[in-house]
Amino acid sequence: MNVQQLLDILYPPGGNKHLTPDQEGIVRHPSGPAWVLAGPGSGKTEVLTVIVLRLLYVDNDPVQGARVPPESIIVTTFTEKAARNLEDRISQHRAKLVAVDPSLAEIDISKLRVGTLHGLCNDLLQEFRAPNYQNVRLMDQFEQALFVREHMSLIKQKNPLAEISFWQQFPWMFRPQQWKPTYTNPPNRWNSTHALVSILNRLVEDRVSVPGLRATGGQLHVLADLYDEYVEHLINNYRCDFSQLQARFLDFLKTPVGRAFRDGDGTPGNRGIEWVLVDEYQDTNPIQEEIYFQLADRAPHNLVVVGDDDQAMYRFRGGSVECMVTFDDACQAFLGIPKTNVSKYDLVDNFRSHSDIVDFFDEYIRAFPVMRKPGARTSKPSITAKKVVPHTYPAVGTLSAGKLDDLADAFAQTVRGLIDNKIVNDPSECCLLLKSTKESPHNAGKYVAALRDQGLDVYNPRNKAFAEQEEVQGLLGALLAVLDPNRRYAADPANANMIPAGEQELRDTYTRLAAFNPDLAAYVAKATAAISAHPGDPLDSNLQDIAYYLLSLEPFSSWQQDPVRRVRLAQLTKLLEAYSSMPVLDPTTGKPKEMVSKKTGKVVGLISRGFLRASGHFPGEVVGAWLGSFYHLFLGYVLAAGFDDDEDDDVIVPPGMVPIMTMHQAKGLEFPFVFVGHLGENPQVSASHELETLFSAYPANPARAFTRAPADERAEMDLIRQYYVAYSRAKYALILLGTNSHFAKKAVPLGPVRNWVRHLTQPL
DNA sequence: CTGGGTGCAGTTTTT
DNA sequence: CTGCACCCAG
Repeated sequence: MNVQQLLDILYPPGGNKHLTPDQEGIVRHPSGPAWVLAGPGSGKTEVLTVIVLRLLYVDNDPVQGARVPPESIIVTTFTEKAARNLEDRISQHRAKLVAVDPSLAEIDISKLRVGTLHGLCNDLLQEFRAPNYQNVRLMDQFEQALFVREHMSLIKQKNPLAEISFWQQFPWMFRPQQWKPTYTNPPNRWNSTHALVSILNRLVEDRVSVPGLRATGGQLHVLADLYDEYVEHLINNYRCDFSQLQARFLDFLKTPVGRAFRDGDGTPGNRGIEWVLVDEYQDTNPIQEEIYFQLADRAPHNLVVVGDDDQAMYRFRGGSVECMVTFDDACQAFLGIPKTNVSKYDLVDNFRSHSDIVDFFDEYIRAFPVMRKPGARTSKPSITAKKVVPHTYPAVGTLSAGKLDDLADAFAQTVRGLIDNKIVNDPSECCLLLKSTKESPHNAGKYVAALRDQGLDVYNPRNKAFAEQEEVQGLLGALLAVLDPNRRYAADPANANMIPAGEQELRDTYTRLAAFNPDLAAYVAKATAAISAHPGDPLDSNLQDIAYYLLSLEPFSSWQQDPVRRVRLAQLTKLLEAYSSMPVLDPTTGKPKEMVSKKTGKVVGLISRGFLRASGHFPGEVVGAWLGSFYHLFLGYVLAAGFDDDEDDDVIVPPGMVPIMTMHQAKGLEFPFVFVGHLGENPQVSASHELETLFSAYPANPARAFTRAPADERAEMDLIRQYYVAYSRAKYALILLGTNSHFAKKAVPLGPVRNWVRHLTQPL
């Protein structure tokens, strides 16, 4: 099969779907690095899919004479969702090919290595039994915070002077109301934990030279020591975090086993990695860049990167748009390929949006002087609208009001009008994009209220109200009723600083539920009696056992049938599981405590936080030290952290409801009508920008030291890109929601609004 | 429509 | 503490 035959099967001639010449050019990329710059709505995922199919099935074409085995192809994307989407597309296209030529079914596409980079690292380290990844528990962000809180000397040793000196080096890690360098006290435990976690992660993601930090001396020497201490704790406790996972994978690639995986052994059955395809490359960071270049180290270096530098929005996670913008330099630095020999492809035809919308967001991103500075964007032509829209009408408009309340009302009336006049078929076709979707007065609160006043349902899945939900409070309250009955421990003034605000509310919720659910009340009473009966003894059940039992009782058992409550209860179970698994340290040795069998005297395992013992002093309670940690570490975190709801995997937007999303959540999605609020924003330099600036002086790989723009310029570019993503989601209409003062001051989101943008004086 | 004073609320996100 | 939203005076 040659490329043309492949395309003819996937896109039958005369049909309505086909690739553009630009897209086809990428599919025919012969070999070597490919730098694909793909604007919004340009079909980049489709192109990536077709390249994979070409590699798998084409065996008779000038660009490819033989098929590439599936296990020699790596495809990575940024999120799990995107990875599933890609896999689906590949198998859909494959089905068309197999229908024409059943012999192609022999090629086993389940051997393709498709996934997120993190998933790939994890799988490969396990598959090859890498010595630094044996029996290791991969921690999520919550576990990592608990781990740092419990293990790192800076946090657990009470040495205020040393702490203050350390944090004075990184004052911007804290918001002004959290801590300032002039204070005589160090920042509070959780704030310093989170700050330290961010720095430790960033150190790895940014590929910082730890010896370089150490050599600089001062607090950076202290930081280098903290990093080594952290790595040692991880190894001693058989743990790994998401950043270290990548570092360990990079180490693995340099071992003989890793080399054999990458380069193969010359036999037909083991050809090593021959193609590496990366989607969403604009969100790649320096350590990921190095991994990709390591994977593609063998000539002819078949590394295809696809992305849009204008849609980079993951700086907080280490994402460095510089990796995408200077991909040609990277090819020179890592592979020795002259930068002019790197194949560059542009995809600038937009098939998503009305031409007014395309013109608007293309003008928008070009209008800012910072975006025209060298290194801000890759050079690419303007985005061109290719979508055919049946009617001519102005598609970009503004809706304004004197104050936010009135604006929210005008927005809700507009949506109502679109539905009543059958301009949209369903409320879910109108999406509101905001910076934050918290239901507070400054954020989504007023919009939600206004939509409800119009009788419209709102879909706002991630409004950070996790700890306020009835099912979450009820389960936590029931646990407290078992572990600290009558609230004896929590009410003791001696323990006051361990008890988070909101603890009483959990108990009240439980009490209310227990009044109507006799089985629940009976279980709690029975548990208390059992704990009273054996003071000082270990309990038969651990923390998770108790939680699972509670979940089997009413009202929790019925709530498991409710899709929304079920997801939240599952999330809470996951948090409890993470907490339960945390090893308990022996205060004298600093090593994890061992569980010794009473019968044999042998060590049977490590004691973890989930392990419970009845108090000897206060019958009916669990031991005080455990309760203290549970209140302070677990509840304190859960109540303060404001977790998002986990998004349901399959349902993007349920029909019948108006979705409210953050601009980040909307990335990769599209909606017929898009409303964008929060138009008064100004750029703010964040901890991410400051850390980047600091660390850019200590590159582990000097050949890839980025020259970063000043922090304030990076902050401005980030904000511009965020609104660019928001504006480019709209298919048929884009409506900017602002107060009169927003439009008067022309903040970043409205900087270049053109005269031709229609102002809506009344709801549509 | 603009400028100043007062009052209140208080990021985004993924592996 | 900052900075946005709002209100009122000019």
